Amino acid sequence: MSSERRKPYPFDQIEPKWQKIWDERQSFHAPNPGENGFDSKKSKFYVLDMFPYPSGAGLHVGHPEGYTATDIIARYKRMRGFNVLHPMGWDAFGLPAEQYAIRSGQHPAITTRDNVAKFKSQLKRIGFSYDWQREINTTDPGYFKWTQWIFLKLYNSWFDPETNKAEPIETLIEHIDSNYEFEDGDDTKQWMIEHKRLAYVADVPVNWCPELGTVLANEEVVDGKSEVGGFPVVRRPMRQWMLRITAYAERLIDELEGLDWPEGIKLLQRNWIGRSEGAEIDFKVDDNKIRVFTTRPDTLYGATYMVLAPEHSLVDQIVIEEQWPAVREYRERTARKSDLERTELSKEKTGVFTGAYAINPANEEKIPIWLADYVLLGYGTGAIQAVPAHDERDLEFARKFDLPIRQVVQPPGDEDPIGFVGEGVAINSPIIDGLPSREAIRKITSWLEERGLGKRAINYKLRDWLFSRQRYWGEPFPIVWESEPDGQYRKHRALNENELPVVPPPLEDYKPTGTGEPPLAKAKEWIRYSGKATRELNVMPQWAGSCWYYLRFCDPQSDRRFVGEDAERYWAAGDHPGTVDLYVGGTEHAVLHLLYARFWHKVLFDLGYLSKPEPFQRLVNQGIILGEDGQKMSKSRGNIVNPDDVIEQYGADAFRCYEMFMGPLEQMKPWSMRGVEGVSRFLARVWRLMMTENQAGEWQLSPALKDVELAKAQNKVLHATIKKVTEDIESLGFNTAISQMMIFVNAFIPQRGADIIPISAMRTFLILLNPFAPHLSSELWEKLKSPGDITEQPWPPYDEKFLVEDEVEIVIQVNGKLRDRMTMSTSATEDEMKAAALANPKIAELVVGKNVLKVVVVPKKLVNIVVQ
RNA sequence: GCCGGCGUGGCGGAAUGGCAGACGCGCUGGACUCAAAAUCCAGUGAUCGCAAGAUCGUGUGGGUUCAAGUCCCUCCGCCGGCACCA
Repeated sequence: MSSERRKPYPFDQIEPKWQKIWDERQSFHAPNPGENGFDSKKSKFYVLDMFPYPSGAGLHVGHPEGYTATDIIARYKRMRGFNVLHPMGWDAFGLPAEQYAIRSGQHPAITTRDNVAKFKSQLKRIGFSYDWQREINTTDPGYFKWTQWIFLKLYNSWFDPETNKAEPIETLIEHIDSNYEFEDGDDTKQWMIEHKRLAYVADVPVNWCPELGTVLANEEVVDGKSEVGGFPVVRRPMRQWMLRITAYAERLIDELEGLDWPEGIKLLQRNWIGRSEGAEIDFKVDDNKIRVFTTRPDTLYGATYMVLAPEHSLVDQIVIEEQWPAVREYRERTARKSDLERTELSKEKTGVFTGAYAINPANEEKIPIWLADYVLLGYGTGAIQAVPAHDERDLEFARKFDLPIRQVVQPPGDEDPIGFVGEGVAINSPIIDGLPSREAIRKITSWLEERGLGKRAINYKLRDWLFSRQRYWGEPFPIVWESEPDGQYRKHRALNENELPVVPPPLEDYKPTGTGEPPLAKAKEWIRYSGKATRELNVMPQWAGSCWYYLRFCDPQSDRRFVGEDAERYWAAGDHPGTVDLYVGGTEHAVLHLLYARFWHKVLFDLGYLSKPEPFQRLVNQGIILGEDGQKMSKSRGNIVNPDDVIEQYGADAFRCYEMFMGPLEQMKPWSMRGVEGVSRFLARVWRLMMTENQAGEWQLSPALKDVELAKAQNKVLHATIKKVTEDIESLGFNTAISQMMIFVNAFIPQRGADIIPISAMRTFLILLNPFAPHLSSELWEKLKSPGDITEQPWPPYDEKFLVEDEVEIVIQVNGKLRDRMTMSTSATEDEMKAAALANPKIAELVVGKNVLKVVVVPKKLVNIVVQ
């Protein structure tokens, strides 16, 4: 007895056969302009997946969900006559390979190579129509050479607020030279330049993770713990590379407008960037000024005290002597707090009085200055005017420390004015009394501006991007540090473009040093660049490679440019701002990858290297696939579904179709093996529609197949199917497209063996099925001795005239309740329908003796009789 | 706390304001078979009824409409994001 379960159709032979053919023929290679086979009459379509990190665990069923969707689109668009760019690659720098190296001593490049090979064979087994000639790997020196090159562009650029775009650093130097004069030896000019570079070095309080031995970006810290591993993260000042993404805050918000992204994702980005409009106001403190930011300048008269962040730079100058011990103690205490503690303790306000007073510019009143860690140094000016009457946090603080509370806004209703934070009417505020909040804001801001006491200002939550990591497995920076003749002062300098790529050195020991010094410090030879210069030891974060990979796909082999000009212009073409036409991936990248990539893209666009201002025109998020138990798939729950097992048992086509049939692409949904079986049965029915098994158990063409005209009903189903499948692919409604194909097959299944199956309808159907089940449809196409390769067939058109009915069933309602149905000609007039409905005996019985108030007639659908 | 998304049979889900539950799974019965598997056919929201049929039914309560799963308001539940951002 064979342990092998009998296959419902021979997918185990068909699938490898066609995968080999596609490989040999390079069926899915998209030629670039200027390349052999390029057809300039074809429009382009760029459909992209979020490329995976090739982990050791291999592909899971979540990956192929989006990949199948894009593959269907790619295959469909090719049949529609587009030149389709559908590439795949590997985002292969990152922690797991390095951590594996630490444990095993195996070089991350080896691990990466093995994992890539595994992923690639798994993807090929599913029959995706990627153009494998365009495969890229972010850890390949031929790739990261250009990642480093882009870094040089960032380093050598600044953001000009006048033009609202990035420009080469030379224009800044010209600008400075024409406006200022400096003495010899004055490094103010250098300071001004360093202050504007899009890539710069700064001593910043960073998220330091002792366990991982590295700093992390804000985006990589979740609830005070590292996103990878969940280890505690503390604040610590360190010298780091930063990217000036904040310069683009406004454009990153505004230019979301022209993108076809889910509104939720746009909102997430907007909130992350966090734009607030308000005013900066100067408060006098003796000879100093302290500037605060507020969104509510109309509450200025209610400012009864002021709060500085404990780390604020003016603290040293204003604290009075008696308060120093308390202030010192408070600052030390807050400095020791981790992010986690700061948020956990957020319930309870803490603070300390400085002993100093500021002058409220509106009424010249003296107000006390406090320090408190509920004011953050990194946002606004690190100082606030506290208006306890109209701000929850200030109110809580004022109550705890017994500070005065003064109402200056009258709520519109009968709400409690103390603690009211909404808009109302200004009171107790001589300059703006009686004005609604909006107007009051405008008026007092002008008033402050006229007197040089403040100005309109916009603030963003977005911080500059912390771009260096103390790791091994990442792109080294193309930067060296030069020592001055005195051997002390050290200065960074960019390498020349022709010195790229900077390849990481081989290491024996990849472990983080734990001190914050990067592992590359151990490569004593490598770090020595010249007699007086050493290399930068940090590496770039994992996001770097994925910031521009979609551009490299346009021209992956170029060693002349990060992407050839012609290739970029061709693949970015179209009358919308985005480059990629359709981008499918998970929501987890809403504010990370998708924001970073937009930033880099805009810089490259500004510098004239790209033809479009945005990377991704249309974005679609696929939903998470849950385990059979409805829980998130995880090793510990033991509910992980392995694609290899599914394909082994049911075949790649069934796997693909099930992933699409489960439900709407964007929805979260649980896996079901029974469901796979159902889809597999459908595909087997397709097979048996055209193939029968002889007594020897061999499959042969069904004798029922005939070259005949379609019956009217058959033709109608065929055209309804073409229509539905076409529209559903366009709208990514893959589950309902498959439903319709099931309806088609059910309609053509021979009832008692004697029936005839029209070959022409089968051929058309196979084309529709091809994007979903490419192997099965290719095989049957060949078996039917159809001309050419199915992948080269044009997508079939449908004709509405076959869909019109002569007669339809009309529903009769009485007071909106279904009471009976009748069959009528589609040409029946409204009067005829009304008359027929009223003449219906069942209806007549219900209506008799009642008052007919109204009869609503919906042509070809229903008649509703409203009675009393 | 704030912001978003989602609540439809036993399950996954379908429905331009116009017949709720397409399609699939599961289940029940039947055909084929010595038997099973596979396959095919029929049925399958709930309640009442022998039946014809009736009543109820898209998380809750209300509203708009001739007509609401669909539009508006209230509340409840689940999922995701942000979280002292002045």
